[in-house]
Amino acid sequence: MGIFERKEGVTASSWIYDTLRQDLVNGRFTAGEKLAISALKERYGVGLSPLREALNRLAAYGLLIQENQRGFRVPRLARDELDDIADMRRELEGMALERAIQRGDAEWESELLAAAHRLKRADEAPEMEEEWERLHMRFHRTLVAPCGSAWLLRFIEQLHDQFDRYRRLAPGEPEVRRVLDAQHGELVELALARDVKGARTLMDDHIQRSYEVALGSFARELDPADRQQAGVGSADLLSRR
Amino acid sequence: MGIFERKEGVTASSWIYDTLRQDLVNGRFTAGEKLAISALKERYGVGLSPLREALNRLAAYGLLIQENQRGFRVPRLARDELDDIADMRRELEGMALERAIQRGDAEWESELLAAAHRLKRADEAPEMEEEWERLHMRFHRTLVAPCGSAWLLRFIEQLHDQFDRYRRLAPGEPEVRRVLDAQHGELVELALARDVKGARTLMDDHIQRSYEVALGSFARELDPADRQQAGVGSADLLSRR
DNA sequence: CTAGACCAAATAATCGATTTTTTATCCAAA
DNA sequence: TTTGGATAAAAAATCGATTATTTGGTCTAG
Repeated sequence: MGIFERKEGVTASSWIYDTLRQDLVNGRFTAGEKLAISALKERYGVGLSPLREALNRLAAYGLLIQENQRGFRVPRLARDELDDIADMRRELEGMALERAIQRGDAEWESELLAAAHRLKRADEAPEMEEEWERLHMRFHRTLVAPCGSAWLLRFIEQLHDQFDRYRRLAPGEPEVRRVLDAQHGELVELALARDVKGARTLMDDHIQRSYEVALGSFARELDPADRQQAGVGSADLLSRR
Repeated sequence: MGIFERKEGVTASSWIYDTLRQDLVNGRFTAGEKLAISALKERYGVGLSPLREALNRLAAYGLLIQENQRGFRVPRLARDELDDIADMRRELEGMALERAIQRGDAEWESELLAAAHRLKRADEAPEMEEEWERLHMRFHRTLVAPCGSAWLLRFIEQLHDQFDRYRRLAPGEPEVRRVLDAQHGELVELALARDVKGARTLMDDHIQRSYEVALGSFARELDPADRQQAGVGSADLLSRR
């Protein structure tokens, strides 16, 4: 009846970009690994040109490191960098949240409640991990959406992807997780109550706790052989080539 | 006598990326313009593959807009966006400056003095426009360099490029310019005196004045024909296709 | 032995041609 | 005049092959 929705023109390049982005964020590649382009070509069944275009984009975005004449590498995980990322998340998401609370309208309130509700449902269904991740991202996005700055939102998104590289690798901590889940609801309450100060404080705490979970990505068991090497902390294991 | 410095491996892709980036920031393309890829190929004498890779990177960086199946466009200039960019510059550079002042060491003080001095020399030589731009960028980079956050620096750099698209297009205002030049020296003094508060205030003012200059990019003369079209403000002229 | 020079294999980068999709043009019907 | 549709031209995206550079191994001179 209506207009035929044209199937969105997904180019090979944009498809492989999205796919690789997800796989990178979800830790499907080893940190520090050098990407063998021809292997990727096989693995994903795409041509060289679209693949290289996607890799270039990912490098500009910060999910890959590009070195002239020697291809692309997955960035190492380093505690320093995680500290930086978490710190910036606190600063930027805090700023965005304050602004969003000051500027968000009634429509925002509705969407926020909806997003929080969907997320809560997913909290209780531990089998749908991927779905939860989607909804979680979407909740945080909705929370800060009306901050009024496209650039701020862009930076926050980028930091989220970076942060998740660590968080997704860390072992789950059910008790912290329960607290974090509860905080989502509290954030909504404070936002609806237009409690700028309180919301920001809670957001700080929320990110701090997430950060502590993400730190777990460095807590790898060392096998006896590794233990003997003096001075090799667990963090080094992940950041070494 | 020492080791032979290997000439840095500049690929065609990275060369055309740098070149296009500069040309975009310097306003050598019309805002809103659609880039004809084959024309660029001619103009810069590079092949399709490296060119497309560069365009993809620039799009991820925010200096181009990529639309599936219909190539690349130069982003329009819009007053809203300039407001956003300037606002974020104030927030992020302010933050970075505070941290830099708290963390910068003696070596930083020296480099800062040096950078400011070089810039001052260039202030007085109005013929070397390009050189001044380089030194100006470098001064601001040096100022915030020891802030301790690689991500913050990255975002600031990106915002600078965006901001300069507008500023470079705006007509020069010698009187404001004199004030801005003087502020560079004052920023150094406050930084060396470790006056966090004062430095931040001055930085806010510095960016505010630069913003007001950049606003001039919208102050185009309208010719009589255009004037008759009701409701067409000067800003629209730049943001229209 | 070890540092350096040389070569061969592997990999990255680039080119030229082909395929796919969009955009522009023209014509007929309402 | 418009509107819709077919078609030609233009442009974007992709492919397959070629070229350039790096990497890893081997040999030789010191």
